[in-house]
Amino acid sequence: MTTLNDFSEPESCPATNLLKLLAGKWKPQIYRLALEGPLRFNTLLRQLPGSNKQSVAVALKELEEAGLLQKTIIKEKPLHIEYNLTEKGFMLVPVFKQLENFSAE
Amino acid sequence: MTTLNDFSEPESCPATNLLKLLAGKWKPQIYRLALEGPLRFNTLLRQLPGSNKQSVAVALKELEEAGLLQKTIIKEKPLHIEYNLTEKGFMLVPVFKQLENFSAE
DNA sequence: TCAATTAGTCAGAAAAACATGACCACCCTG
DNA sequence: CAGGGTGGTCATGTTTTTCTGACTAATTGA
Repeated sequence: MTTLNDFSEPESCPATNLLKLLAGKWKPQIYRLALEGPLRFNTLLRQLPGSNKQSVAVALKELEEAGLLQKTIIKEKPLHIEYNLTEKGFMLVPVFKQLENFSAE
Repeated sequence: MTTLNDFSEPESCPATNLLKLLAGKWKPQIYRLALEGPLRFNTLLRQLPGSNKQSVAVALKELEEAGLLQKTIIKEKPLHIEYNLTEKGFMLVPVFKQLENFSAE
């Protein structure tokens, strides 16, 4: 079957909601980097050339609020903060694979 | 395997490009309607309450340029234009299914 | 104690996306 | 030939997103 569900009302379309969440300028890259291991704020800034504190901070907060990232305070030598992908975050992997496969033809 | 490919340069990430393409305010709905059959400009406007000519025209043009929609002049009774999903366009179906499945839990 | 690194916040400016209303050209019907 | 329907464009304005630079506050090392 090639049909999708019917979502007449604009806001009841789940695909739209997820697209909104992921469509920020830096969020896909942040997600991708998160797949490789824990993120740290300043490191992330350096890994995203052209980005800025403000935007990255907002992106992290929104990804956290969406339950894709978890913020943890690491009480070690240079006391810092880590952002890790949650279980829900890892569930996005197949979605990304699909996104990649599509445009890669 | 849970790993994704490496896309160090921001612009070489296909997922990002596709997200950009689909993330417009009206594009997901337009895509969804296109799944149900050929689109016509004025009809589409009426089907998308709150939209406007300008935005819909831009969305159609971008989806066409991306190769998801094909514009055809129908030389019949009330000479008009149709937008149809291309083969590439239909290939997006599984992506949308994934997007929906994810946010639906 | 001074300076650097940690992870941010805030106000304001710039840029991008989206909306509004006027206008246009073609076709068709009466 | 007037009026409505076709499918738009264009200039402008508003709204949303993103960026910039200044600032903060706690921790750490010299």
